[in-house]
Amino acid sequence: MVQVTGRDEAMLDWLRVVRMADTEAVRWALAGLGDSEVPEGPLSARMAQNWITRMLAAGLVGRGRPVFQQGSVVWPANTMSGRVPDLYRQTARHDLAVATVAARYLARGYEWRRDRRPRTRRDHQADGVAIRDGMAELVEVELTPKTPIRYKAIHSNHAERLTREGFSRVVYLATPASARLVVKEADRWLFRDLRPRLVAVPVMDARGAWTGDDDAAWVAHLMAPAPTLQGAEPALWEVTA
DNA sequence: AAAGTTCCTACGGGCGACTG
DNA sequence: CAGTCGCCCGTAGGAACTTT
Repeated sequence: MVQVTGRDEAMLDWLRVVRMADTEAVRWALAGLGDSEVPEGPLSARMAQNWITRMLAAGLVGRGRPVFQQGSVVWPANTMSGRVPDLYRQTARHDLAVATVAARYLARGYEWRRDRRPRTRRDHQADGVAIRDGMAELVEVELTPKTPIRYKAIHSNHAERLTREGFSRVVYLATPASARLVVKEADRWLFRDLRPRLVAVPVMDARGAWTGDDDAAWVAHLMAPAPTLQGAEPALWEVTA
């Protein structure tokens, strides 16, 4: 019989939020959800592998190996809503990238949640919400640049959520090309008081892997003091389920 | 003792280089 | 042209060793 610890539960909660993850993400999540407050790095691949096989034996996760990436993918064996996630869908690569990002936030002492569903036709759902010290930032993972026109709507939605919903910042973890475009369009569409609160950091590659090319910039961003929030409706983001 | 790491072997897919 | 050889990666898992 497999003993399920508190960290295992936290891991499974995280896995339910991100829906699927590769072993790299599992390594970081294990570190982030472990005892040490801010771990220096991920746990070894061996530990991730052990965790996966333990959970597999307990019937708590499923595992598969999509072709597009050389590596295996785990998902919660939840059964409730979804069975096996479609690893061959167009969005699978993006979902795995989000899991990678989420795991790294966990390792920085953040909590990771799904953004609330869009409320209106115009509304935009971010890839995740990272929370620490009572502050929440919207996180977007961008592997392919969108057509420039779309950023007008998305960025103005971000602006609204920064001012009305109490989010401290919007962070894009992106490929270099995507980051450039995001920044360019942010310069166009965000007012100058809001503009510094949107950051795009080029740390991803097109396959969804964390390159860490600008890891230092990301860490610096996380460490930077958050802007003071005025007129924010506190904790609107807390009611996301 | 449990958690974690490092080292080892084996296995398989992708891919470029080479070969008949 | 097809076939295959070696190499690279990343998984799977055993085992020994270190850390907490």
